[in-house]
Amino acid sequence: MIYTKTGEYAIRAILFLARQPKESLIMSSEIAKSEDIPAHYLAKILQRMAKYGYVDSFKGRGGGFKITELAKKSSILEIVERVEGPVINLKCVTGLKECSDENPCPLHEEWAELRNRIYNLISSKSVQEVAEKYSETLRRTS
Amino acid sequence: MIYTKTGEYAIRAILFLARQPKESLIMSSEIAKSEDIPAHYLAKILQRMAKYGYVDSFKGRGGGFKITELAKKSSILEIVERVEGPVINLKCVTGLKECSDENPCPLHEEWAELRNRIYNLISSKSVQEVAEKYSETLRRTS
DNA sequence: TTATTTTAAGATAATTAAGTCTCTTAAATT
DNA sequence: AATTTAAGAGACTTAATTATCTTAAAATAA
Repeated sequence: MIYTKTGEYAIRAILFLARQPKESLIMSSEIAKSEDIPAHYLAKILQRMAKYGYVDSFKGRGGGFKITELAKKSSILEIVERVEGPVINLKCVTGLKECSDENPCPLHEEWAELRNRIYNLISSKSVQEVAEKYSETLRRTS
Repeated sequence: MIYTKTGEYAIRAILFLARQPKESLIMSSEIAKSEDIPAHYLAKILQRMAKYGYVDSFKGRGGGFKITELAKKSSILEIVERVEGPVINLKCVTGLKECSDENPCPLHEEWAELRNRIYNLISSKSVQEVAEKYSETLRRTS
């Protein structure tokens, strides 16, 4: 995985919420169960995502979480970076200290291209697009 | 980075040794200083690499480490996997639980291609090749 | 030869950060 | 008032990383 578990859980949760019928509220525990995520840890992540405006939260009976328009329009990369802190670390594969554009290690160029493509892959589609396509697949195969 | 610090340090150390004049012995502390790696941790990694036959070690005054033929012929991937344990984990970028070849998430195909290219990048060249090209670059730019 | 120094090997402890769980509080519903 | 669900604080666990200290082996000096 390119990001940490925290980021992975955040994405799983947000994609799960994105697949739910509009306006329905889902409890943290329900998401945890469906997506197989430690319940308490997920609660903490959802809490943070609520602060960032990626989910709306409602307390009390019948309460739970739902995805916001902001999150639907955001990319996977944006959400992960917000939740997980700084940035996904994709420095050079040789790890060489001096490796840079002026002083490239032998794998520098090829790696730079791949790194860009990875960034593209997770930043060029919105959460909503990804979720919709995924729902289609699930419908087709089940 | 795709692997952990342990793997990164191992590669940095082995590429450093690969750039030294043939048969010269380099002390652990010297590598640590040059490559800016915590000395004691590096010592432990070198110890492990000695077991795997990637470096030869010599105790006492004038002692140190040198790279073996095995390591020169090995790929970066091989060495990292040996030192770091299991495998570099590059599972799907959506992290979706059910994502598989039969039941692919929307980014599955593209990601699979990138993942393969990453594997290729770090497994198709030998340590020696990488080290030689790097030495050339250093010569040219310094 | 014997003692001393040097360097790696090895065991173990300390540190740090991520991940996980427990418990209390606040808000909404019944 | 009682129940339900999220918010929040805090403690615990685990794994990676880093440091400390002792032992073993080789070289040098006495």
